[in-house]
Amino acid sequence: MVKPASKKIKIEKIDNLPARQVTYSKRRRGLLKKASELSILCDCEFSVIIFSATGKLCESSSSSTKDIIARYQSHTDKVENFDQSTRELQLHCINLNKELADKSRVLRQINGEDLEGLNIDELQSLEKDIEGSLDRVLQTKDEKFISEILALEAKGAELEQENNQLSREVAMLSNGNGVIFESDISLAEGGSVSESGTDASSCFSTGSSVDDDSGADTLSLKLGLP
Amino acid sequence: MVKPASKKIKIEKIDNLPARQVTYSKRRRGLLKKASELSILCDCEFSVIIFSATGKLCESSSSSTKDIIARYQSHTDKVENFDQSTRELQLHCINLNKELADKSRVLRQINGEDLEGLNIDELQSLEKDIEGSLDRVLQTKDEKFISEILALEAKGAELEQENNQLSREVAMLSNGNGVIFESDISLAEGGSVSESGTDASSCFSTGSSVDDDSGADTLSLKLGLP
DNA sequence: TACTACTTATAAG
DNA sequence: TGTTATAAATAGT
Repeated sequence: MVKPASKKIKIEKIDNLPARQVTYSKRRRGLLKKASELSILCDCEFSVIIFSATGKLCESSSSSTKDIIARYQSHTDKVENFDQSTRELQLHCINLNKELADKSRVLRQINGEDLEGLNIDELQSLEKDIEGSLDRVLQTKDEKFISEILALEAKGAELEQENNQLSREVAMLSNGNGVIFESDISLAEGGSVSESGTDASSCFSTGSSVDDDSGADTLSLKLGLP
Repeated sequence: MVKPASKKIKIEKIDNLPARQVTYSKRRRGLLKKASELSILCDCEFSVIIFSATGKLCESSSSSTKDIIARYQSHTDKVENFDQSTRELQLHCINLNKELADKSRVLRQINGEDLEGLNIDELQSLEKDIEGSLDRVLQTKDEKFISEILALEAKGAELEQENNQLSREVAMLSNGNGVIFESDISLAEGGSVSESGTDASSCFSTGSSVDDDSGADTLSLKLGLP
């Protein structure tokens, strides 16, 4: 009696679901048996992890899967380094926190909080520090003012010179022609306003100072001086 | 011709080393092949990890061994929580760094660095802040001075009273006996020095102010005033 | 699950 | 490494 039993199959996904499930069960068992035999015969360790198509986990190991994985990771990954980097990260965080607490305290004290806890010596030291800070700020501010004033003076002198030149031209032209009087004025005054802008911090790039200070008095009024 | 080929073997460690190595190589290949076939036929994922007796690693997986391990661990361990906490730690660190950078910048500016980058408006605002800080520090310091002075005045008044009392007693006793003159003086002057200590911040606990200010002038010399 | 004809794996040389 | 007789695995029922 000829039974049409086993035939060679192609290694490709089995479409028939029940057949696939049967094959999965049979071959999985065979695989685990082979793995076990290998480990006994050849004195080696193994771990087999399988996830079925439905996501079900099947594992088999010569000892403990976790141990095998740990050993595997120590051979490949920088997992231990990862652990270490986490530890370093924690330390870094701790240091950052310390630093931050320190600076926050200083800032609070500068801001007038937490002053009660300081003794007179500490208060005097703090006072000295703050006075120094104030001095530096005032100095920087003064420098800014001066440089701005110088720039404005220079600009003023330049404009004045331009004015003089234009006036001369106007005078000369007035002798020949009749009326170009209005356009002359608008050029001399409107030009300086539109170029300087409204922001006091934007200094002029055109330099070269002039020792005429009548113009400087007028120009300094544009700044928000106290 | 009968070739004495394959025979059934017992599944136990192969003693003969070369034979064991050959078997290890052959069976290992067979095992991986079976695993691969299983994953294709049944649409599943697998990972096989083997450590030979000599510690050599051999791995084979349907996709990535690391991924399979991660998936395995997500089925068992709380490793993902660990990962998440690390991520949170990193975010925390980033936030701390931002905060720190911010406060460091403010402190640098208060300390007179980085001032060049500020415009006049910002400098004036900073100046105002620092003046406020200075005011608060000065006020706190003054309060400390005043409370210390009041405490010292009270102590002085107390001692003076004590002195008067003792003087009277001395006078009375002098009438009866002869000489207790020296011990009287040492009590009146030395007593206040030994009790106040050297630290200016240690205020007296004995309060109750007195309106005699000639003593205050003398006592304030003990503080480290500029 | 059990059977069995066939394929595949492999022990020994 | 390749060969081969045999053991083991397994596809289909």
